[in-house]
Amino acid sequence: MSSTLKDIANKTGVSVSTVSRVLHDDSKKYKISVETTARVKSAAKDLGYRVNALARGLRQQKTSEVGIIVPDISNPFFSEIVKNLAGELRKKGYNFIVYDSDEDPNIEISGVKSLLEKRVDGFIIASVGQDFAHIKKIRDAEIPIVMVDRCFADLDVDSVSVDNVKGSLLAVNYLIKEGHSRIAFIQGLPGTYANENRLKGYKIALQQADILIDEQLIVGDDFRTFNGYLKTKSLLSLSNPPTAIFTAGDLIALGALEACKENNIIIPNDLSLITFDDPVFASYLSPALSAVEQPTLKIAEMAVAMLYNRIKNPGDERRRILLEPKLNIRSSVEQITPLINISQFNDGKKVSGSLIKGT
Amino acid sequence: MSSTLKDIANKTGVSVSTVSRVLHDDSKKYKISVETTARVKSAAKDLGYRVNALARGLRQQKTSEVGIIVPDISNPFFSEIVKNLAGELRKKGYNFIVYDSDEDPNIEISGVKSLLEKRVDGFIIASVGQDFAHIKKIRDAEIPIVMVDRCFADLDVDSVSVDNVKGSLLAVNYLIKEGHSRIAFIQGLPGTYANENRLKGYKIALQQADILIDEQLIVGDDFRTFNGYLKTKSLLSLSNPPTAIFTAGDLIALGALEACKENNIIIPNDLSLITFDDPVFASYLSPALSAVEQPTLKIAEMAVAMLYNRIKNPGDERRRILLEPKLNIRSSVEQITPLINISQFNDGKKVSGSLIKGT
DNA sequence: CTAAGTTATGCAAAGGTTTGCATAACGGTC
DNA sequence: GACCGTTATGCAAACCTTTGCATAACTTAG
Repeated sequence: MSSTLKDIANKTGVSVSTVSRVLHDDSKKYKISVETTARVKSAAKDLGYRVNALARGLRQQKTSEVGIIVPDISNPFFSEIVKNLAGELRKKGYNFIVYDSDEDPNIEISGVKSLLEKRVDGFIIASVGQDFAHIKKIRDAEIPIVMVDRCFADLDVDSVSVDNVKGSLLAVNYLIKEGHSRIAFIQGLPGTYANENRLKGYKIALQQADILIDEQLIVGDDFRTFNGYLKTKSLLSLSNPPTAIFTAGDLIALGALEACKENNIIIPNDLSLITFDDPVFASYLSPALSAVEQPTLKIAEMAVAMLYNRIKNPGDERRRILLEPKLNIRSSVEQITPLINISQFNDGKKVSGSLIKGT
Repeated sequence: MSSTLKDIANKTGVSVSTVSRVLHDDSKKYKISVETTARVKSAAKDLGYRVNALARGLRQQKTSEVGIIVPDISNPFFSEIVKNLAGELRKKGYNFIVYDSDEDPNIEISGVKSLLEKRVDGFIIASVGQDFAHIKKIRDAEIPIVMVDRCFADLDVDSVSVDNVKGSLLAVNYLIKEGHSRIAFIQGLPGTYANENRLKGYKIALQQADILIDEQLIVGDDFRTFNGYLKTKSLLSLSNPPTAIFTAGDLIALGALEACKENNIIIPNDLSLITFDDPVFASYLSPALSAVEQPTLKIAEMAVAMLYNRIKNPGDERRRILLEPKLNIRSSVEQITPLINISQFNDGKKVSGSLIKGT
């Protein structure tokens, strides 16, 4: 249906090259007469000409397209990231192709493969899993790539993410300040960059307050709602349940809320809850959920800026950007008077409960 | 970096055709010796061969790609739709390119243009705005297309959406049953298919209950949060404010919640709220939000099935599918005893307030 | 009148893949 | 020895665009 340069050339009696030049608005540059220019343009319109991006990409060896891969586009955090990336890329004149890896490393790998076949000009990836062979391959093939949110400690690639350690510190320190010492952490996918750093922050905060780390209180295995639901249930059934839960992601928090509701646990009265990620609806939840906010717009802006720079200056040094998280205090955490319990000696040095030090 | 068929041909000493056939696993079909097959395969591996999708698409005149356009990917409803579409398309062996039109008809049009240039094999579009010239062009060019959620009454194109009229009836009838008669409707973008039908359902429900339609109570102009916020504020400041609000979309409802909070309006005590769309977090809001649920998975399944059928059987008759909505009653609507007010005669036939009929 | 410059345009290759048609070499049949 | 059927492979066109190089027809300068 769609016509080609050749069709226009035939109709107007000029060569394909001339048509191409006219349609690129290069008439002056190639000194094509105004008359010819007009004839060609009108023929193009009549025939409903539309450039073939495949042929153009093939010839030019570039596509002006960026491949984006995220673990879960229905997760509010990622849908916001994608939205913001989309806006930024549009400004720079790039199109993009989004893949949802569904938190599955294999889908991610096949997404990378497919995007490489499509010859995208660059990648923006929030990687799932712990293996980065496929990412390394992209980098080593000199194809521009920026990792967002989820990157790898052991892989030198441009990246931008929130300071996860600091975010956890913010959340857990706040809980501690409110008197909590039995604080559970429901984590996301173990081994991932985001998760490990959030866990790290959690542990550091406890250690700094001389609170014993109880491995029983560190649970969970992915970033989904059901994980939050299940692990909250089991935390609640502990003989010595936590007084506060810190979740590694917004969906996990939603699952926690569901579990509490089912068990008739009132937040914050019976249990305090705080989460990493601050979805738009956090303040309208029951109760309004305290959360660690990530600067999603800034993450997207930085990611696109870095990618753009990498495309233009392939040789530049690689950078890792950490952005500041922000704690939004709402009403899901209650101040409690800590229980003074003498139980649970550890190695003779530390005791659970923040108020008793050095026994 | 990436090698081509020619590279492999040179390395192995066979022709490009043979290489192509081997890599398509067509060795038997073309009786290529096992030895040659092995040599070619190993060379392909050594050279890190990766097919060039541009060249292939150009040659084959198809791309196995579907273009998706939605108005707002950060809207939970659409992010779920996209997620589900992604899963369905993957099953059928299709890749896809997502565009976010940002509720802007111009961006949508340029998205369509760009996807046409990329030679996608089909479109799935949730269209914004009221103009469908660009959609018609796709259809008339015989490129398979399915509209989802937002389609056009006057345009004959395959489409699948929820029964919007019925959804509104469900919501408003429920409000009426609970004793409400001053029911406001905060609409989305006027003129869009989804909005007009939701509005229609709202009006029908009121008429059936002999409740006067008060145009003052029909407000709003797009599907975003801010619209909900603003219009709720102004509804609340009315001399005769509504006792219940029905919002046309989940983001609008979020805005309404925000406005109520600011004005210290307690839902459902001071005001009842119900919305179209049922996002995952609805039951955890404060209060748990009653909502009309759309079958997002089914919408995605149907859309992909219809698109697939259109690709395989271009001549089939076009179909419009309406799926059943479901009312999820939670706790944002309160039963009230209707005020018996004799005021506000209309044309002598109808009076506001559902309990007084025929004066 | 010749050389050089300008104007307006065309030729053909290149980018990588797919595929209809051809063919060479060989074994077998009549 | 003429003919046919396999087996294994190659040739070359086609998909559409871009672009370096060429060139024909003029004009102007010297």
